[in-house]
Amino acid sequence: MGYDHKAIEKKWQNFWDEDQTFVAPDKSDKEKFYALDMFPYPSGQGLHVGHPEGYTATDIVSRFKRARGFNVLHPMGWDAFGLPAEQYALKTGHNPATFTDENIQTFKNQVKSLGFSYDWNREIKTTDPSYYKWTQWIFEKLYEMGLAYEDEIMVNWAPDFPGGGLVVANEEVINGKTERGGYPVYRKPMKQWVLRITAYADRLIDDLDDLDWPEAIKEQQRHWIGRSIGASIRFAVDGHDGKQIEVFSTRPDTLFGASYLVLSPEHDLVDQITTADQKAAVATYQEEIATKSDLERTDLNKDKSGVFTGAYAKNPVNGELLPIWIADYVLASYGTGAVMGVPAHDQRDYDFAKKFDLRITPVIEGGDIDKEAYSGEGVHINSGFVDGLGKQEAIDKMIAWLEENCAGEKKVNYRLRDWIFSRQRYWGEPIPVIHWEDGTQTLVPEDELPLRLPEMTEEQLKPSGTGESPLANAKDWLEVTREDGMKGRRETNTMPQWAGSSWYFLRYIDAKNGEALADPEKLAYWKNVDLYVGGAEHAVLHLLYARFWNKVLYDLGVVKDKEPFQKLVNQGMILGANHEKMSKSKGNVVNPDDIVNEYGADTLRIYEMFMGPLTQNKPWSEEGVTGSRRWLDRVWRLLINEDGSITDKLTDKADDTLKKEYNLTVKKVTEDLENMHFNTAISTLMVFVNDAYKEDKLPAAYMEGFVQMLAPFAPHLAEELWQKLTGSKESITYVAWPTYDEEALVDDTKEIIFQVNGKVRSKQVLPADASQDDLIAAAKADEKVQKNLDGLEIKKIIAIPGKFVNIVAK
RNA sequence: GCCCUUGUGGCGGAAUUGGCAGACGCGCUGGACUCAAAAUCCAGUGGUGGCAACACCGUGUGGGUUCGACUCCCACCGAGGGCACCA
Repeated sequence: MGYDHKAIEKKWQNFWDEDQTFVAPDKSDKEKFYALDMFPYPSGQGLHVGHPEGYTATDIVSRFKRARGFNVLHPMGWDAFGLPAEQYALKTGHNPATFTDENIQTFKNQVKSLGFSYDWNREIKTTDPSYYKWTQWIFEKLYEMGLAYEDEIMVNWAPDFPGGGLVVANEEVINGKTERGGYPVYRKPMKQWVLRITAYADRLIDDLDDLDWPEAIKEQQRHWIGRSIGASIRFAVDGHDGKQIEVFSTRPDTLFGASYLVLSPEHDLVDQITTADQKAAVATYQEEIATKSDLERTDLNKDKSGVFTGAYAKNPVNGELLPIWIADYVLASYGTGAVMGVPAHDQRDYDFAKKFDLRITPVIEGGDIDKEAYSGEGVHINSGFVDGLGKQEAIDKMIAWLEENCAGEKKVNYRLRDWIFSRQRYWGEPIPVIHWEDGTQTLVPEDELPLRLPEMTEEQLKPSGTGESPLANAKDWLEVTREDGMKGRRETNTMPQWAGSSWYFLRYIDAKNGEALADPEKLAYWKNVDLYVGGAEHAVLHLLYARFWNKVLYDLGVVKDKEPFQKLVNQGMILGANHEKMSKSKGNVVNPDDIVNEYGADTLRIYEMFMGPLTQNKPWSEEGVTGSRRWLDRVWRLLINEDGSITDKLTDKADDTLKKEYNLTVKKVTEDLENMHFNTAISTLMVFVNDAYKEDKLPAAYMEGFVQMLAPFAPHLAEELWQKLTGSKESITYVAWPTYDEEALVDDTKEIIFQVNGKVRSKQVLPADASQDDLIAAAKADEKVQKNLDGLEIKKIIAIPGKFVNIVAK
């Protein structure tokens, strides 16, 4: 009877369910550990081999931590709102809720078949009204704090998006197209709900420093927030009393070198200041720009363009009149939508000035302005009171001057925009706001939450045609009347998918609480997430939004940690056997169900962890899978006879058999687990099994320790072997992790390497405590070393006890 | 263009602080078992030359530091990801 993965995996999955092995108590003297996976969107396609990679990693860590005496919170749930369900519903006439729940069931069965140690009592789904009640509650808090507001703003409008168009956030626009579906995006003013994430910009940047996250992700977030420090400078418009143009500049010290101003074509002042004879040219240019997509304005447009408005502004520092231009290289959405042109020291300004023959005055020494702009360091010239100063001194002095003369001040500017929070969709959390006929608006009272989505017929789900969400079709739900007879209309926009995923990690802490988002005592015990594993594709969107909401909840006193995820690890992608991203069209997709069926969950887990470092992309290999299975078979046969009995090689006698090998294995596997180096941990276990195969007798204690170390990786097999080996009726889960004896690792002798001129020429086994002189003497006496030294004169000898001797000779 | 990551046998990958490059697995080769095959067990396996001892070459390329470099420094090339007229 060989290793029967089907019987064993079923047996232990049932055992864990009935035994409630992985239920995490909310009160415990043990130290807590919170290991979290990014919860999946339960798509109709089911699980992909990429999913179990991260899940296996957190599962291994969770099981390891349990054995090390931690109380481990390891939950799973479903990010279940989202467009595919709504689109599917539209196509088939099915209710998105029913369809979503079916998908969740499929996902759950698949996830369970892999033997992950989740505490299923804490399962959540974002589409559950008892969950989104609290998503709506957080929105109401944001509203009360002035962090949620409605604004007529330039939005990214994707009119071709299936279902009648969609507004998307800046973060969801990639190269002028929607992140999902790739529909073209146009700038259009529309009324939208917006969250004031920019109010948290500084904290979102500064608090990154203390997080144990991959540097690349931190960099991406810093760059996304894009903090730059400079000054606001105000230029009076000549001949227009009181009208000012405000520009932002990181180099206010170059103000003496300004030779023109540029407004973005969409800037409010353009129409007011343009002179009569320039009106036509300006209007033509504006029209031209308005029809251009972002893509055309950036990627495709390498040539500077612009039009003079006919107006002039006064340079506050020297009274010079500077022509005011408009140009598309100045973006309305960044800074104040206006810049001062300092062509001598900014390449973009330089290109513009060259093209339109504008003055180029150097104000910093260095470079050659006949060729290009000079942005290097240098002493200021032609700059009045900052002449002779270096960069920082000049900046400080200029800002002081601007502040004294009311012409500007120090300013911090961000690339980050506020978060557009409304979606013209049915399948999302309703925004709990009522618009009354007198023009006022109120929140849905807290005790009436959750504001549930109405049941919709197939007909109602179709686009409203107005760009509004299909909820506008649900008349009964839409229209409300107050006690005083005032009529109102509910907000028809819903929240984006990011809403539910911005706080789900907190709900796991107290998943069924009807009175609060989570119980304060439980929040205080579990605190933030110790380990968060997921794909790098969430580097800015999800991780930035979740950090923002966590900080808001921190300010409200709900959570005690200012950051939600202490350690973040991005798993790499699992590529197809051809080293390309798995996709249906390439025909290289592997379904985890097939692997579990044929080889077992333990094999899949071992293989995915053995493929290479967790964080790197790795190609799938069918041969690799069979290799992993073969190894598990080999482990089984080491301990179990053909008839299912335990091998009689086992012995309780304590001699030195495998002593050193075992202790080394415990040390290395333990260290590797702490560092999440799963591939090398498995190879260490393989080496131990290879060593064990060479022995006639197997010390029982070592074999038990080995099975314990195998348990996080291949839990079903390990449980079965543990039961056979020890007769225990308990799960191996909470058996204390094996320890090693440092003394067993100490050798009496060491193999010493002898080098001549850095090349290994010989080796000798010497006493471990041999001194430097002993080593040198042994090296000099070595036959091969002597041969290689023949005819040479020894110049220098480097010897490190316990390691090597290098003789340098000429 | 800028930022981040990365480059090691036929393949996936290992190598603690600068100290034996290639652990472990796959594949391949040979042996044992078998009537035979599969499975399993054992052994070998970076390249070139040599019967061999051994020698030389070898971690993307070129240089540098060092007794010694996959590891540190400089320049370049390739791959992956992110951002892109950000004032």
